[in-house]
Amino acid sequence: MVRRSATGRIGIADVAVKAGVSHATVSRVMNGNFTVDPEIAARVRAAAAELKYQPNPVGRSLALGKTDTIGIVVPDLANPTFQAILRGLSRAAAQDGYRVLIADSFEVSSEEAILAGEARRRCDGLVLCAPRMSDAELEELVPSLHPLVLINRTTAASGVPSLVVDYGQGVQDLAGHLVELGHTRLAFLAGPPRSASNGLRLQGLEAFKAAHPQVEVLMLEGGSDFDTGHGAVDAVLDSGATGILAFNDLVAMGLMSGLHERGVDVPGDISVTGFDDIPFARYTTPTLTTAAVPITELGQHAWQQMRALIRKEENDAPGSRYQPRLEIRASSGPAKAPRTAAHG
Amino acid sequence: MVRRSATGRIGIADVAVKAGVSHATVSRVMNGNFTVDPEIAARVRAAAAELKYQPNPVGRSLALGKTDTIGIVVPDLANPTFQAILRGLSRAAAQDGYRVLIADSFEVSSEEAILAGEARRRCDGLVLCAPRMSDAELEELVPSLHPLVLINRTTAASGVPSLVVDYGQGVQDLAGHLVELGHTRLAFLAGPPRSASNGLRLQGLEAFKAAHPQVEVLMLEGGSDFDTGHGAVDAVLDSGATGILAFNDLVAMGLMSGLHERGVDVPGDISVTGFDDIPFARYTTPTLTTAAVPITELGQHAWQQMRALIRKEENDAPGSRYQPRLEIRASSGPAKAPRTAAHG
DNA sequence: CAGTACTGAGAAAGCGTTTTCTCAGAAGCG
DNA sequence: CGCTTCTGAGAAAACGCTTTCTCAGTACTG
Repeated sequence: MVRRSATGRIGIADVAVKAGVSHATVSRVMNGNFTVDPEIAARVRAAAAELKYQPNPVGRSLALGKTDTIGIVVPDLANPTFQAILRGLSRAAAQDGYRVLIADSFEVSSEEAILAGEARRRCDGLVLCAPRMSDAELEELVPSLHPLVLINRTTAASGVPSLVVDYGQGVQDLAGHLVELGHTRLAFLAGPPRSASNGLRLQGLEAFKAAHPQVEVLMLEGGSDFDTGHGAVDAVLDSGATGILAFNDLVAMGLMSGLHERGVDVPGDISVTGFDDIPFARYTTPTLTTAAVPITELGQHAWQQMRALIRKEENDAPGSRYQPRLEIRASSGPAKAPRTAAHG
Repeated sequence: MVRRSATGRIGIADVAVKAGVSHATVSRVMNGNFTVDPEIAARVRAAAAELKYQPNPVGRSLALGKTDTIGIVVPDLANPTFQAILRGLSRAAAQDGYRVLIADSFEVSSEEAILAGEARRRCDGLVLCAPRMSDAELEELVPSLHPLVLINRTTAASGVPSLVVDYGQGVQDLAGHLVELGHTRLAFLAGPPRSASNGLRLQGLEAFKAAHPQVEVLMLEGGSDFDTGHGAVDAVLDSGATGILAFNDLVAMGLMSGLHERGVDVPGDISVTGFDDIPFARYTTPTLTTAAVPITELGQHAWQQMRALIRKEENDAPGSRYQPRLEIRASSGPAKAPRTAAHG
């Protein structure tokens, strides 16, 4: 006979009654505690199986003080980069029996602190992914979030691993590649102003300009999605630049699409580069020259750092820096004679 | 002075002590119960604020019997379709104060039941997205998962809303479009064998063949990602078909990329169609003719159904059927004179 | 054979909340 | 002024589990 507790689900008490033992013994058996007589253990297991008993995770969590869940806060779940991080994280965590709770801030930086706090309280740890909040806010928030792993952001607080991609180096590699192809007038289609990774790219470009005084590098406003790139066609053509560094692959794809509509040849007339090397970058026409970021791997590493934190292990490498790899494809080519500023 | 309980976090007891009242009163105040003297309530609130007290969600969950979390099981988090569903679901749920726990089965259908059960126990409800398991398994599992919302799968069990996209109709629309353009030899690049949505497409094609006896429709084996499409170039060329119905947009993109490498013109030589209308479909070269599925909306509806289930509301429309919308772009065009089977 | 050391299982105390139960004290009524 | 009826807050139970504490009963040891 199947008894049902108040919540309508089968609880440890039901199994205990059926097996004729105490809850404590059922718990011991379920947790592989070997101080139970094998015969009784078998009886308990049989009862549990017959009732299809599964321990209630909430009760367990309360008793054990852990939820076997980690949270991740991302600025925009529509962004392939964050999707890839989520995927890598989720996969790695799953292998250790952990689940992932997601929180999307929809690029509303004022929501981030609240979301992060809520998610953290429900979980054993939190991955904060490219937060858009200010440094000051971040520093204030960080202590309450431990165990915490930061992605593409750093903090002065100790014990917080930080995984950052060296966007500055990547953008310099891309710019260098274009210059080698003979381009002397470049334009950078910038990303979201609050994005720290955009800041890193800008720093990289400053360094690049200092090292290559003969090269012009123009700055154009932008964003992080297709439409940004597509909408920037006029600005790009007006700039007279022959080499365009798009904030990321999405922007580059939008731009290439817009250029195609205008009959501008890529890379014949203008070379375009992206950033990230999302899977689609191999399948655009022309295929996209970009800086490959080992992003799924980054998600996996985020979990490894998190696991070390949760287990309170010594962590030899608290955080790491990822070097993008230049991925030269067909969207970049030799520069034509310098263009003069004109409409296409 | 900040006291810390065993777990190191501030609990309701700390607030109670500081405010000089009982836990019960603190709880009442925190939950907006108005049977508390305003003056005492103010004192409690002040104490809570000063200690930065935030109720422990696990304790709350146990007492209230709800977690304010729903789970979603997807076959592959790398698939843009499932990402979009997740996004729509997460966004809609967040607006009602619910969070989403994700579980990725990595297309391992034997894992699905376990993942689903685990996720369900941790959450107030579960969204099962395009499960790959057999009908028999599904029917057996469903009762233990309630409240449950199914996506792209149906069940005989009652009380389980099911949101399905009419892939059969969509693929017929696409085929019809190609035939109107003069194509008489079509090929379908199939998806994963266990995918129910692939089955629906096949059914649709059978219906189409019956209605258009003069049109040849060949079946080619495939999958669901870029590489499938890219790897199918030979088979496609060998088939002699001039109109290719790819399983989805990803496959179509892979195929177009491969055709481009072979110097085959799309749509001049061969027309290609996708399915789903993922955001990238507007930005391929040529832009991709496809059947648009309102997928983010579907995720939102999934939440609405789930909410109704959780609140035990009357549900007028338990589940719904989504009609894809033909999205004609540049990858489909008039047929050339019928090709003979030959290598490109 | 008395005394000590184990073994194994039940009783009970948490874990952090919410909520029912209970009961002082105040207010209202005749 | 004595009685009942409220009001509001504390005590305690409940949620479902783990784990410590406790203590029979058995198995050793000298």
